Amino acid sequence: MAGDKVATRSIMHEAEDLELGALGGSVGFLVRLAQLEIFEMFYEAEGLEGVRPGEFSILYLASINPGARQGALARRLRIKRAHMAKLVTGLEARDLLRREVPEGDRRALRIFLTEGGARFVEERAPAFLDQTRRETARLSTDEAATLVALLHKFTGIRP
Amino acid sequence: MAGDKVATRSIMHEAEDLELGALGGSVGFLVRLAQLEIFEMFYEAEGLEGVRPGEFSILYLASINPGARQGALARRLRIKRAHMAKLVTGLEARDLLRREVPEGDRRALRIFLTEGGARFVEERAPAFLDQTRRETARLSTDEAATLVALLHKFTGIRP
DNA sequence: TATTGTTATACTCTATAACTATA
DNA sequence: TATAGTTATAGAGTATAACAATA
Repeated sequence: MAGDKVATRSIMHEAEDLELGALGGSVGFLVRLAQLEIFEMFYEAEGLEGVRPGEFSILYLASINPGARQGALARRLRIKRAHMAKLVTGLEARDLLRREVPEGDRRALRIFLTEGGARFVEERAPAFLDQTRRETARLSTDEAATLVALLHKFTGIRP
Repeated sequence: MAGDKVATRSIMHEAEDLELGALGGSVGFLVRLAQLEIFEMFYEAEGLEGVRPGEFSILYLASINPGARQGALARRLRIKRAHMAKLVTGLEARDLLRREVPEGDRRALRIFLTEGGARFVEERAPAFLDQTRRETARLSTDEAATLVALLHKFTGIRP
């Protein structure tokens, strides 16, 4: 029994002891690890059941930018048009948003949350904000702010 | 012509002008953007053709940890066992690595690069190191070091 | 000609569960 | 019983190209 446990430990230890080399300095590798952890946290979060990160980001962005074009949302979120079409179709089928052809350009679609969609976002917004806080639980307030600022600079987005 | 261009600009502008709200402070969102950009850079990199990031990370880790167990590599890279089996099978079929059943535990497999695999990694190592540098091109040396340190702390890994 | 959104297809990564062989 | 690795299946995310309608 004790022997088995030690053996297990030593194997786990072996995995942790593997040298990372230059991989430990690779933002790409570290960012992948970070994303795995964040997704796990998102799916385990209280109050964010029934919605995936990508879907929530669309609904949230639509809630603070009512009437934004589908393509504009896609570009801001860096979701490809083709993928966006599928996601939005799904959200429309769930009655969380509706689409409206604007007068000026009949190719385009403007996105509005339905009443249910607005309620959906409102109800989950606190859990989402809590999630953004829990993401940085291992960091101090200053460190968290620095990380966010560096990621802004890294990705080149306007916050 | 000039009118078209202005119209296009104004649409692009519209996309960039959408409010991000709390999404702009979400490490999850920012990390996703960062990963999209890094993958793009990896696939466009000179000298990294014919290998994907995940595959290269396995070969690289195997090169500096000869004889590591398949499961130990998987845990260190946070790749699930099932996925690892498929990836390693593919790399073995390409003659980049070989597997050896160790004496002590006949369930396990130890991974060694083949001569071709070692050459493969050696040839691409400079491009990979260059890639890790280019990833942080928008940041100063200090900022890049801070970002890496914060991501280490964030992910809780031992560098 | 260019743009908006759609459809279809494919590939990668991930997750799960059931399986074998070993321990 | 638990572990190492495999197989099979499914689901998300992404990428591309071809398409219709509109500009």
